[in-house]
Amino acid sequence: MVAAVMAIPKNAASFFVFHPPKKFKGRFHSISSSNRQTLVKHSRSMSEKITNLDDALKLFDEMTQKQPLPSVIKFNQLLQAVAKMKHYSCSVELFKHLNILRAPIDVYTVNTVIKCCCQLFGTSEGFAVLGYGFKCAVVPDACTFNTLLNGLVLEDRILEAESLFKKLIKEELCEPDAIMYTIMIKGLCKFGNNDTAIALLKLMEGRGCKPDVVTYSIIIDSLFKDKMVDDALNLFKEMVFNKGIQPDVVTYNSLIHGLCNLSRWDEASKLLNEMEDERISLDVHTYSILVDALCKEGKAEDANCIINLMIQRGKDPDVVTYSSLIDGYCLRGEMRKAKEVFDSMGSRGLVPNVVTYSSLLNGYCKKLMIEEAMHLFHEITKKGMRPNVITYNTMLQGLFLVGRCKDGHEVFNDMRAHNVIPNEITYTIVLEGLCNNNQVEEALSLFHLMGDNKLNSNIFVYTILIDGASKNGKFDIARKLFNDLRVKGLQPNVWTYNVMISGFCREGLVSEAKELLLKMEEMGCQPNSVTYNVLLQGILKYVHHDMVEMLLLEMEGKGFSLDASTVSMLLDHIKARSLDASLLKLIGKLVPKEEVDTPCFVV
DNA sequence: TTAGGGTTAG
Repeated sequence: MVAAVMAIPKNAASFFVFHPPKKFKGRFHSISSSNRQTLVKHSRSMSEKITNLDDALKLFDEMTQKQPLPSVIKFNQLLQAVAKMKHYSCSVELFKHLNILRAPIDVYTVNTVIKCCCQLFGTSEGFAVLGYGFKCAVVPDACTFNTLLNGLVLEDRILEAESLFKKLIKEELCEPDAIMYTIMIKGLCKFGNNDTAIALLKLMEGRGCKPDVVTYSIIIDSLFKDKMVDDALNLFKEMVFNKGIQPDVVTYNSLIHGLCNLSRWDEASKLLNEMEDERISLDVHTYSILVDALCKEGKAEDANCIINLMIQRGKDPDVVTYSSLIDGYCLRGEMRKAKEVFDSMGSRGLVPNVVTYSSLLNGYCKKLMIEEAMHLFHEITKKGMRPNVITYNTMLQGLFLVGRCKDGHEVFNDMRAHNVIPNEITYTIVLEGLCNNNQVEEALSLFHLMGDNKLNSNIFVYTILIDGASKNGKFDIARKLFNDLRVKGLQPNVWTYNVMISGFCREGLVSEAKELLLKMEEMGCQPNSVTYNVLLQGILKYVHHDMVEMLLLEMEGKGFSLDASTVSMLLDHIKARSLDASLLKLIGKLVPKEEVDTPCFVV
């Protein structure tokens, strides 16, 4: 009956053909007898003892040669050890080999292999393994279904997860437990359905399944990520004070991360103290979160101190920790230090990944060190990694920034040749790059080539083109694009209006610019400081001095401030007596005051 | 004597 529920993919049969991975070749029988004894002796705590793939493969080789074969438990432990090292596909291949040998398998074997398939984003193959299990009389249990459900959620196949979940309950194929509810809650949160997730939390309690710290942490984290901070903190309180569930390091990490993202340093610090009081020690994630927060605030040196501290405390920083630090130094333009950190990773046994490379690449690009950037970019492929869309976007931005449009085109083509799909950011970078390098025609033709897709109805893309056209003396095109928005049903945002107002001013059409300010308010789009600064600069340039005081007063009323170049223009006009010095007092009020609030963690 | 759910970086 259960078999009927599962859709076994058509390629299930071919899935069970054994293809030895390259690593296996010539290694199946190369174990020495002394090694063999050591490995067998320690095989009881296999996942602890086996720390590298070679040992695992050697042991597997040895085990499969025994007569009779070792117990299914021993094989399960080995598969599990390989999976723990994240060599998921290897674990799957070992499973296939076991089946060729007709070695016995049980539900633990099946569950481990399904988990590996799911981790490889191959949940459909996971279902095929389930089907194969049926053939071998292996009856799935709650763990099997939970693993598959989790795989579906991992692949964003939320509707399939939902229907499987409902089917399991309706047809009483498996009693849902707290973990199953938790997986479904995670799926709901992933798709922004926090309310439904909370409803399911209540429902599971009603059905006698007690949510635990994991269930709560998932929702708390999701609320934070959706900026529903008060809800997140309230749920945290409910968990601790009403339900008596103690938060653990993961819960704290989510809270601290969320608060840091919102610059609520005091509260984050308070939580760190709370952890100390509760004797919950910080883990690598916690330190990485702090390192990242400090780096984003420009405090890379403090972040470096945190890393030294964690090392002192016996916690090894990982690739994520160092990538954040590299990013931090890049943000400060301290490329020598960023490169030093990058180079030091090897000595700590860490291999920079594509994110690490992209961070450093971004630093070089922002500093216009384009030769270094290009070199690093090519190194990624040489090291056997594949640049992803973010890597390409970073490189493209760098090339256009220094005006190397031809190289930009090449990288853009290379990207598509390597099947990396450009996203909206890519197109934004390329279009903006072309516009900034006086290639508005090319930008417009690329825009038309893009056809009728999401980009064509993207207000950011339109705004870039409007700005590009207007800055390149093609204001008629800018105007046309702006008018197209209404036809397309696109809502201009404050940036779009600012670009148009700036365009009108550039053309000396100050009254039209002023009219557009009124129009945007009418349309429900509130102007910001930039709007007023742009308009003021236009007015000052074309000597419509009668409007200046009125605009400044409006700005004061709205709590906006003047930017440096507008202030300087105003002062020039006052100096030249084309504006009245009595305005100085008002201008003084509109100069922004520096407000600095930075994190300081005592850990 | 083995299997299932949560947190970090570009």
